[in-house]
Amino acid sequence: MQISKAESQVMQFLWERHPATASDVFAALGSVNDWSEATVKTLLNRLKKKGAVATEPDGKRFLYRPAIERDAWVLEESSHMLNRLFDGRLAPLVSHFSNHGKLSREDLDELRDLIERLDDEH
Amino acid sequence: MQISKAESQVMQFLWERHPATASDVFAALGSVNDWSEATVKTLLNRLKKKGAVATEPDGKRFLYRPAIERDAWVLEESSHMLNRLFDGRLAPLVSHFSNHGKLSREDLDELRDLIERLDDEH
DNA sequence: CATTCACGTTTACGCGTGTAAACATTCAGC
DNA sequence: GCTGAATGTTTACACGCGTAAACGTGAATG
Repeated sequence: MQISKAESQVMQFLWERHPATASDVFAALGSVNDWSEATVKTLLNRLKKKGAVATEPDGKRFLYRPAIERDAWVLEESSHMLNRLFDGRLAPLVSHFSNHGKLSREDLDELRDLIERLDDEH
Repeated sequence: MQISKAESQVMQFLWERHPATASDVFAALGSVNDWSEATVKTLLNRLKKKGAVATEPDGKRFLYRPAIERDAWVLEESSHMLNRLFDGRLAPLVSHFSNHGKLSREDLDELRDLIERLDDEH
């Protein structure tokens, strides 16, 4: 499933808050992205054509809701990046961030806890 | 610096092996990607225009070399992804992979070692 | 010298995307 | 029933990208 940058913002919104009308989407994203209503309509339509959102009539308008799982999309996107940049491995990514001072104490703590927990689950 | 997918393959090659001629690039990537020589020339030119590669005349042809750091590019790309998908935090990403069974024993070991090492450097 | 070869430069073209206007339809209120 | 507001549908257009052919030019070679 190919979802563009602008489209993905619409999806992000729908994943958090669905069903939603086109106006809802515009209300939430229009000012942030400086989109006109027309732009939002186009994005919703393209997503519909791609099968990424489903619509359900509600009186004279539509209710939109995601038709694909956020998790699946996130996994696909992040896997691509990981493969492309880090040979598909996580440790080099973490290491990279650390090397560039992008790993805060907090991140480190979080990661340590997580790893421990995962270790315990054997 | 905006580097497209096809262009990034050229960059990856140049980062590993520079300086290189257009023929070198074609020899290395042409068959893999099913690119014609013309395509390689276009990509190199666009990268040149973007300032991502530098050229140096060598007799009648050019030698190409990266003009940006691979590390910087990787950091930029991965940061974008992390921001977009995981609120900029690493732990959720690792957790996500784990939840989807994409975290091997090996990954886990690597990560644990890495975290320990980083912890020590406090 | 004239031709060809190797290489860089220019031009091309279809497709996805960002962005949006124009058009169509339908419901609601006068 | 007609008019206007709301909403979906169609059309538009410029730009980046994947892909590549055409063109220009200088060097090599017969």
